[in-house]
Amino acid sequence: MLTTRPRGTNDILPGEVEKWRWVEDQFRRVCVEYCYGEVRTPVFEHTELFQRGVGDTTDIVSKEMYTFVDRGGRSITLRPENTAPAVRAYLENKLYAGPQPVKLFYIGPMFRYDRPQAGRFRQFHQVGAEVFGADDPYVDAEVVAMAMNFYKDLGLKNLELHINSVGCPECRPVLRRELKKYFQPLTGILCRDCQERFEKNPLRILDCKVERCSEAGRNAPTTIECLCANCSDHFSQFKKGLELLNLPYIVDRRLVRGLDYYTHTAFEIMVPDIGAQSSIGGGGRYNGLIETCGGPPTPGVGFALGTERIILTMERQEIKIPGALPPDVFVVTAGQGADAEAFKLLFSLRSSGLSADKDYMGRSMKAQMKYAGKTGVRFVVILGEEELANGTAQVRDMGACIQEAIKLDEVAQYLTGRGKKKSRKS
RNA sequence: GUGGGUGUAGCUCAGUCGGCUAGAGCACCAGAUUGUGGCUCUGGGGGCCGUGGGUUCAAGUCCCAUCAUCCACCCCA
Repeated sequence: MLTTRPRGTNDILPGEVEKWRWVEDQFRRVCVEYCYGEVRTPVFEHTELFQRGVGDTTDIVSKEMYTFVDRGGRSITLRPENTAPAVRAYLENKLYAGPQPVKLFYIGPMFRYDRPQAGRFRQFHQVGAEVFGADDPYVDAEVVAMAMNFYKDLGLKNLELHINSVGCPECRPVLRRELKKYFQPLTGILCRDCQERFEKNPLRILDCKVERCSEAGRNAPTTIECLCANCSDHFSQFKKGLELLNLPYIVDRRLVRGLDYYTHTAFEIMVPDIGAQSSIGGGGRYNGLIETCGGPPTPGVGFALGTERIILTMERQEIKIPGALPPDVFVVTAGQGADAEAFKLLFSLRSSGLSADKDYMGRSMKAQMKYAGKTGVRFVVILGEEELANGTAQVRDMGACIQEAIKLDEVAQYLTGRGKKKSRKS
């Protein structure tokens, strides 16, 4: 073999791809139900969009981006997420001039240069949604509800909805000050990463999984305690929205999302069945992002869900996904003389809307039958010299093991009539 | 970026203390009195034993490196 697929990428083959289509179709259906419009942005963007939008200090930008210089000398980056591109598209196409809010959804591949692991890839896929222009906490609740209903429609179980509020530019400095005050005497205990976090972003210490750090942070001031009146109000309205929709949630003060642009609401959906990468979706509010990207001050909320992790969860939870349909007809020839007629018949069956195939390997009739059996095809049409002579074909029902002679020019009609009770196999 | 596990046929794996032409099951292809699938039987194709070095009379087996892959840290979906 010349080469293999690049590390952390996957081929999605027939048999597997049906699951993907199923999941994505379900997502589209839910989005349409919620009146979101699909947007398709380029898979690559100018690097500065992510540097400024997502934030220079984040892990994604500082060490996980696929960045290259194109032939025109521009710095290009394969998108590591789709929120910043959606914002760019909103501004570039002046969607702010139309009716507000603007509700968008997207489906597609993302790229991050990470070390692959269970549920983590370098090219991975997300479905996501964004709302631009509305600050109403009920929109935060709507967005969460949309994700949760999508999961529910797929049949996922054991989901935990974690929520938090990370504050706004007004109250974040207060929290920062409080956290520094709290952790100051404890810096000796903290892990090396957290020593650094203490200086740069003490909020992230709460997120650390090293035991002595989480131990040290046990009585730390929470984001929620330091919220300004406005943020605090927004958060309780958000929770009320979830309660109105009967969505159970866990307030998780340790939930601090890694991207710089979040304000107010942050949420994450966890599932225990898929290994260490247990988050199958997350999102939040980003009221500063659109302005950062050069637009008018505009609030925004959204989420992204990982398609691979959703499918992995469905497999672990043994949720059945409709598979591919077996073909309707296979044309079998008996003897060399019938091949030309079989070829013509095949195409007339196809133009009648039947999924049909024939042998192209020059195989014996027995081998053709064997092959047809393996494909799970419902009907076999047999064409031999004898049939050619009297203008008929043998039509065999593979499930019932019965066959009868049908006039050659009536085969398509006969089969389309019988094909109606076709059912999906799962 | 860091740590650990694993690389033998298309797939799942055996292969002893280093010792003959490297095996099984499944899959694939072909046959079983010449026009009919599933079951059964018979046969066949297919292996640079991940790659490169080293030790040895001799390496799939031991050592080193490298690559890939899996899992975890980190981070996130």
